[in-house]
Amino acid sequence: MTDTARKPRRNRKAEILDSAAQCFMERGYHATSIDDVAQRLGSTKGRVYHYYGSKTDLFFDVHRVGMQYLFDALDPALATPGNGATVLHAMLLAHATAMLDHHTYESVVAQGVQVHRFNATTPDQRQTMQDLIDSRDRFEDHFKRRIQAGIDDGSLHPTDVSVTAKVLLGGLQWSIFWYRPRASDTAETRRRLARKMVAPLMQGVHAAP
Amino acid sequence: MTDTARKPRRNRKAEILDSAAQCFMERGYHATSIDDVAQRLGSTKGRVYHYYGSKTDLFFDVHRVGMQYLFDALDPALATPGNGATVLHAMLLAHATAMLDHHTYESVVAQGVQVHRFNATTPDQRQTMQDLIDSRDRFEDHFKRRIQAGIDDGSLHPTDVSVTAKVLLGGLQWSIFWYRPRASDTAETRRRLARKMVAPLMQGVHAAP
DNA sequence: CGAAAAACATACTCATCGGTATGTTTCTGT
DNA sequence: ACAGAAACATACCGATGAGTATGTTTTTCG
Repeated sequence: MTDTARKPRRNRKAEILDSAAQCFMERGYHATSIDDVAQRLGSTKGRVYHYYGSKTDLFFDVHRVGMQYLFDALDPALATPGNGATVLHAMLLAHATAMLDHHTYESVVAQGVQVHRFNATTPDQRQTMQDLIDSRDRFEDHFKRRIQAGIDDGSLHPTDVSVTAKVLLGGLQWSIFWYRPRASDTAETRRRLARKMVAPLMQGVHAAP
Repeated sequence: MTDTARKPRRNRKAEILDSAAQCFMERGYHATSIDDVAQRLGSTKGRVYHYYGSKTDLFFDVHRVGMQYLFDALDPALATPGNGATVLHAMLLAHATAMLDHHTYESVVAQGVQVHRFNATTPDQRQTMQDLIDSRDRFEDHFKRRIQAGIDDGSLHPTDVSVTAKVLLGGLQWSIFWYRPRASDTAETRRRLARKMVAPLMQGVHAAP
């Protein structure tokens, strides 16, 4: 009769996290109340505060998991064999796919730590905040390094590395504003869309003369 | 003695608008209080509410002016002579420049009408909201049409027009997250940065074989 | 000048929301 | 079975902030 133990035990925190990510995406951090997050779970405040000490902690955890998704997707691409262009292409494709697959969490990541710049956070939260900022920087650095490597080996056009990295990533990350998953969406359809997104960035729109 | 009339009369609304745009950019719409907007002007609530009926109206007006800046910059580019690629390049450059020049207002535009989706707005505000949404759509349509024209005349690579437009615009608009004007910035330095942003989008990063 | 209107400032109201304190139920280990 | 802890629900507190009502000053105009 272990069947009566309906509720999965360890997933409760993840449920709260998912609910929070959904709410933060739809209404934004400040417009979301803890009651909103609880109500989406068919629950009340008590449950949320049993697992998370504050709204800030909840946001930071969504942000942290969102960044983890991005790194998890990027890591295999970093190990792709080939020249700079080949690796960069794999990285962009992996990133685009991750943005679509986890667009709820990534929407929250985009809101960023900036929403807490003016909050009087605890030292502990300040540390978490700094970790998240560092995490973002390290992510972008992966792209900058690979772009530079591609320019050096002649497989990429010489450009301003920093600006190019921001523009490329921005082009993919902007999808949080227009992509809304449909019921018919599958991992494969998202992957196809990701390829359409990456194509103009790699080859450019301008047809070579 | 018209000199005693120190205060410019018609600029008061614009001052409030500028202050609101700054606050909305820095802290976000919901985290900004009307007192914040007033305090930045060395003033109080009374002044703001004398010119604007509600916080929502204030936000919508910032959004409206922000879109106007974008259209004003885009219009001349639309009239550029040349093939699809030439026109698109001019459009992207104009847009990138406008994003940097008015990055305060455009940051607010990016927050979008979405922040009011859950507000019980008045019919009047609902109309304004719809106008802003339409305005955004028309803006993107300009790019989609020009990209299609470029593909038709062979000057642009064939791609998914809708996705490409969103990716290109996203690459430029993402600058609201990383661009912060320096005291040494001039119209010329911003223009140079805009060119660096547009270059990888037009020619692509991948060096042609 | 003088009266009306515009342009504010000040002082309130009231709803919302983060957080807490305190119950009540459910599980867990012995 | 039963103590204790975990997992919640409920009721409350205090601060914040949008909006308003009512002053007070300044400008405008006849």
